[in-house]
Amino acid sequence: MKSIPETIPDLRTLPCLSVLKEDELSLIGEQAHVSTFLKNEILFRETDPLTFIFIVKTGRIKLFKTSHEGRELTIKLLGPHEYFCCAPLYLDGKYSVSAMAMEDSAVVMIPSKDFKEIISVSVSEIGLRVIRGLCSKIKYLSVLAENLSFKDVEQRIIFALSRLAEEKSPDNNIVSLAVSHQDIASMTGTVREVVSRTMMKLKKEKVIVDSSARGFTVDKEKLSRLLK
Amino acid sequence: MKSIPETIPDLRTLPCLSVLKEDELSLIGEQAHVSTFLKNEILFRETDPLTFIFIVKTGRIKLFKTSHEGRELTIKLLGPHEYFCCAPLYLDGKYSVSAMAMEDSAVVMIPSKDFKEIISVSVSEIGLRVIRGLCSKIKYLSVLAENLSFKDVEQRIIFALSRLAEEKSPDNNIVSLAVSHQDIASMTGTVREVVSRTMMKLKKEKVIVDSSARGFTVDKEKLSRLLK
DNA sequence: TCTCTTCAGTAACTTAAGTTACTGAGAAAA
DNA sequence: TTTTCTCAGTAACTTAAGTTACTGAAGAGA
Repeated sequence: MKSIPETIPDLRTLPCLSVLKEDELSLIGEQAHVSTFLKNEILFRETDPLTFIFIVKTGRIKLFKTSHEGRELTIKLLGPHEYFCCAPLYLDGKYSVSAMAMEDSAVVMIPSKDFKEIISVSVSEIGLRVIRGLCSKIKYLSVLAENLSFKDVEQRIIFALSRLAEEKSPDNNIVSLAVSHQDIASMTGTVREVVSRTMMKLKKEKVIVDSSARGFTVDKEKLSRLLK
Repeated sequence: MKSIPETIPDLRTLPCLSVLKEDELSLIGEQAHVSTFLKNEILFRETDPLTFIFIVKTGRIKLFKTSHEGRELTIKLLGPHEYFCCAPLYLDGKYSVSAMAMEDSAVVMIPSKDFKEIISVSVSEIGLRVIRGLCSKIKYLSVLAENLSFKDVEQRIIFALSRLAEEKSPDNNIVSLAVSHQDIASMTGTVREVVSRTMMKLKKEKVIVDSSARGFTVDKEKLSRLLK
């Protein structure tokens, strides 16, 4: 993992940076550096704090999530001139995916604060707000994909109920929801009958306190205890 | 479905529009109108051409995708002051999700070309490029989620192989890929053994022309014929 | 050349979850 | 009030796909 200077031509390959003027570009160029990673080397883990934006120069990088049981879901493969970690920049400051070199690769690394700085000064407030909105949508969708691939139906239902209850009433523990089994099935990617089966189980465990025709009542705390 | 004027206070509730000056805002305000939808009424279908950006005023709107077999995956529920269809604006011009009112709802509808116009003039070229990049990521992730929920492993593998082959070599029909079964498993959210099973089947059907230790060769055209 | 490691192939088995096919309850409509 | 919907509950069954547990082949490294 050695460093070389002269990163400006690589920065130019990014659509969003290509429109910068020469002097603006060299401002980030000075902070950026190229690192090389061997096949199977990890660039970062999903829980690491975000410190760099990456541009693939040569090679291929795999972005993936890891389940509790060690299973893996590849989110995207990146080839030359693709970049990543722009989205977490406007979220919680964690990478939120892991990255591994699929072959020996060279990568331009831009300190995330310099990248963010350039975006901040070049983009108006309204643009930044649109960007933030899109980033949280990206986060939302990658959690959805992760859940669909790693969790079983019961866990997905528990997750969906937790979120619904939290959205409806952040301050109360006992929350009534007016949602049909069919709706929950659609949110969790399953069918009505399986939801019915699972809800019965949760009712026996007193996680669902009460249920009638057009809704039911959950205990948020008990729900979150069941969340793996 | 009746119309009322005076939409400016509703537009203000959107973070990205709230920073606009009074006169800029009234420019879109004049074009926007409020429509009401009854419970279960469809606002639009995923294949419809994008014509409006929506802001929920009251009620709840469900965004969802529909599978070939008629199953449904809810992508997101939207409550008051949430908006949607910003992402397709910078993509293929289709809604890409369907929307249904979950209860009687009032919705502010902004003609998409007016919304896009405002964004275009208020956001610099660099901002727009970042936005376009994020939008295609959103598209990518929603296809991933859709595949995970609707398609069986065989279809997901066929899809992944098609995409890999297309990325590697858009112009040739017969393409060699240097990807392990484990990698494919990770891309499709399954395990190695199941990939092996499926690849054997595809080999018998002459869709996979050749395979050796570190890769295999696919027939793109035959692959896409199998894609449902 | 000879391990050692990694990846593919396969079979037998288990199980989660989808399917089919009902019944019944409660709300809304007539 | 009666009928008609819509939604929930349930049981029996089927099946796709995950698990376990091997064997063998091909490269990589010593």
